[in-house]
Amino acid sequence: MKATIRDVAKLAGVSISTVSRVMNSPQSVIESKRRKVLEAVEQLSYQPNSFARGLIYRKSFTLGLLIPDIENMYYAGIIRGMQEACNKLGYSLMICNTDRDSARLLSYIDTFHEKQVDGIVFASDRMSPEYYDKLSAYRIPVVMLSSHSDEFEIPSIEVDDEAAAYDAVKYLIGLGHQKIAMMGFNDVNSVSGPPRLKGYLRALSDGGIDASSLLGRVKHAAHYFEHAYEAAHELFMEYPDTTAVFCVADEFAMGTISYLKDQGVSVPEQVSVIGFDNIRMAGIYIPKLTTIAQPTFELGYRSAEKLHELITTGQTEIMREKLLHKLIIRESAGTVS
Amino acid sequence: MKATIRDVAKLAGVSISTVSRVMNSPQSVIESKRRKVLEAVEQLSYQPNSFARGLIYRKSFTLGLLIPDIENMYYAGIIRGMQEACNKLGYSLMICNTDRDSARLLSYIDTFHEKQVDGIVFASDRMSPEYYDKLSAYRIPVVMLSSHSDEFEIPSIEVDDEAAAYDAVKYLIGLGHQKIAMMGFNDVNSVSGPPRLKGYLRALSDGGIDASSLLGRVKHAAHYFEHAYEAAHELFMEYPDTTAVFCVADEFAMGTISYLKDQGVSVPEQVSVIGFDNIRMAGIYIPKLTTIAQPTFELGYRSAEKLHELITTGQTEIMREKLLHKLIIRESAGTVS
DNA sequence: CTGAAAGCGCTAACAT
DNA sequence: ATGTTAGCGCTTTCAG
Repeated sequence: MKATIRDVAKLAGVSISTVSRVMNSPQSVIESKRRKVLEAVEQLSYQPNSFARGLIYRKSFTLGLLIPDIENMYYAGIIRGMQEACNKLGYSLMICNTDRDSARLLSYIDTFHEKQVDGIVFASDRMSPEYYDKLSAYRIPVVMLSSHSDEFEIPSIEVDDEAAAYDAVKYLIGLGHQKIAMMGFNDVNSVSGPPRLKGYLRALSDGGIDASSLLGRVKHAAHYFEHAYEAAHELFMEYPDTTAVFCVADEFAMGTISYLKDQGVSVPEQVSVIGFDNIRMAGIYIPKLTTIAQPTFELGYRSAEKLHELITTGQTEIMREKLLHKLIIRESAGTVS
Repeated sequence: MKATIRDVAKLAGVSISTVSRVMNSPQSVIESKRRKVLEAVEQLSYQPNSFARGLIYRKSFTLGLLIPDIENMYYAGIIRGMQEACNKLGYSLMICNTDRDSARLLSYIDTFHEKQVDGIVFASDRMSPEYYDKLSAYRIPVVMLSSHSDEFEIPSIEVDDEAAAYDAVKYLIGLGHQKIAMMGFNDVNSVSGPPRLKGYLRALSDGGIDASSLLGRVKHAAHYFEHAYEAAHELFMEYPDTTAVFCVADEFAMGTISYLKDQGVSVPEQVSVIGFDNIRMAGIYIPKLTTIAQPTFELGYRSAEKLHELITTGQTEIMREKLLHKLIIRESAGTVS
């Protein structure tokens, strides 16, 4: 049986209150007794029962993380960063993968409530009223990660998607490209979608390119390689003179490159492709991806810190926080031929 | 404030025991009262406090998962499978990423104990006496995943590494290769390492190849692409006549292919490369990887089921369970030129 | 500085 | 079928 505070008290020859004190404010107990207690603790491998503490403190010292797709490498960095911050702050982490299924997400919120997580970081999904209502009813502090909400007052942390897309496309233009296509998310609920499209368009205009003539080259795909492959097919069937494509995810860039390769067109010699996220695989792919890096580790880390701030103070200093992206130049984009 | 059982009881005009009953054995409460209670539950978004229940049941209905590296895509499938099983069985899941750091792992075991997880699946690492002692002292049920222990009596579930390696190398031999190298894990604690080497060696012998003459071609790398890239460099500097390499991880295969590509040698025309795991990226890489697939989802799923069995019955039917691997033929391996 | 006792929210006897 | 009550293990007044 797990040792309880009574076992320790008995073994140390003190009352349970004394044991409790050495666990929580050691200096309030006289040296001699404290030593005896500590010895007993050691001997019995005693750890306070977290259920009992939870009952009293009404806190679980656990944070919840909701991600849409664990197979997406983007979240690996997020998770590492968040776990690191949790370790530092004394929280445990409970990760739930929703597979972009809203029923599942809702049910995980129930679980989080039942397990009394102290707060939730809600990653990359759109905050629907349905989610929001539940979260509010349960009064669970939330911060949004790589996402934000225009409808609701929720602290968020993300990259500046518009600016990032702008930089990517500007880079392409600087390389001499004009017929620049884009591959965005085929997801009405995408929150990063619209700003990235906006950044693409603005870069085009700023570069003296008639954006409206390129609109047909904006294709969409559903998160995965295969869909990007097909979207690339569609794109190049319709617009074979495209010389560069801006992809809003590294996996889209891979799908596009793979399609091109199958068609015998070489990247970057004939067509340039730029990705987004800088997942670990981006530096491994052939050719290595030129891409916009997101600071995933920091994003995860900061989200936990921010949530902690929200939990402890009831508010956050900065409501909508932005972290810096960065253009990583590798091999998949080159000057126009 | 979160609603308690008393709030519900008051609102429904019954005693708290009645509320407790409708939560736990509804049919033991008369229809009319049950309805009233259910309504109150609904209205107050009542969920029983899991701390209070935990205190009574001495169970958290939470399972812990220890993985060495969340950046390794291999674990994405594992996690999905395990979470799926957890949902089915009524458990929550707490995932901890050790980054292959033993101090961290030890500390996560403490956390798991403190949070009173009902059991732990311990993935891919060697079970050191240090870990084992702690786990035993805490009396936490454990099953090992993609790993096993020869020293300790711990249920495990994994693929047959020896047979899988054998099949991979046999396939290469069938393609006409003779000078077959291997790239294994550079990790003294690797548990899948030795059996895979054994499978490689046995396939060679069975194929009429003098295995001992090939021993110098067995190189090692440390889990990541970059290290495999370097190991490939070493390999081909020493043995330029190598025509095929069996890699014990898809990422090693990618590193090898990348190195080869940088040297201007084409895969599979000049050199064949075969991977292991069949991570999602294997089908996306250029060329697409021929590899040994591990049923990661099932592995994760079964590990949770097995752990559940261990928790509830105190034992498992099969101590060491093996799941089937499968050769996936794609593009990275071809006939010898 | 230390011990006794109340009570966190719930379940499970035990009565009725 | 339902209410009353005694804890589960711990923290925290409150006395002393």
